[in-house]
Amino acid sequence: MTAAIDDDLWSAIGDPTRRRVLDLLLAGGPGTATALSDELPVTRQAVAKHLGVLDRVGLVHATPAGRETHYRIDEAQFARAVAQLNAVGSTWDARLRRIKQIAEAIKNASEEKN
Amino acid sequence: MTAAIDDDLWSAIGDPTRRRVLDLLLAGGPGTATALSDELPVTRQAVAKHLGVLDRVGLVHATPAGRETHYRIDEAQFARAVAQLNAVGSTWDARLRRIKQIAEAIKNASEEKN
DNA sequence: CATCCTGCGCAACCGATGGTTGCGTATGTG
DNA sequence: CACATACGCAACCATCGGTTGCGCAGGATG
Repeated sequence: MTAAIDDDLWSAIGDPTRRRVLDLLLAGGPGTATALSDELPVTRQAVAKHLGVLDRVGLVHATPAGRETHYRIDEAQFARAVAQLNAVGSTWDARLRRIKQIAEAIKNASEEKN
Repeated sequence: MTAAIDDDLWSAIGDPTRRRVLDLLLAGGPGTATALSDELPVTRQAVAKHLGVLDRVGLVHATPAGRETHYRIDEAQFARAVAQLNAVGSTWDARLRRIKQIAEAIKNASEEKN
């Protein structure tokens, strides 16, 4: 089984800037688009686009408040994303271990032949 | 701490096709570029480019053999990537739990006020 | 040896995307 | 009212994943 993960979710958290946006939201609670851009090396516009993407996959939720727009993490969806991350991680972990075992076996066999 | 992960490594495994290439290499041992493209919905050229990227970050190693070029996984580097994956996963896991705790606390406090 | 086939690399091109700048607009604040 | 600020929209650019179309080198086969 090829670990049928949700490519949309994955690619949402695949972008480094987006990961940092999520980090900031996780660390400092909800924030406006411009506030977040202050702490990032990119423009407000870029952050806004990223928030749009994150909103579209449901990782984040927008709340208009006067002339500002607050964003907060959707914990449930975020938990799902983290779960997929961990799933891939452990799958690859397992395969790595198996490969190492096989490599060992081959090595031993060839040493016996010598 | 913003989980200073290696963006190059991450974005290398961030691409879905690249993840599948790695999956194939993990499952079937080393393979040529064209053989891999047979099992993927993309062209040999695309696979070749991906293998180039993976090679550049050291996740994969090329071995010319006659008119073919075999690619095999670099287990050490791959292990590092997996480790980073898991690290981010558990970091986010921890933050999620903390946020949920805080949310609970706030909820309780507001209920006391009512 | 001549020929053919196959696996690869290089180059041009295309669409999506992360990023920028610039502008218009709406909401607060002196 | 006038000014500042937070936002959205649009145009534009570079990069990247992907394709097609070559040309070339390395083996098989007559």
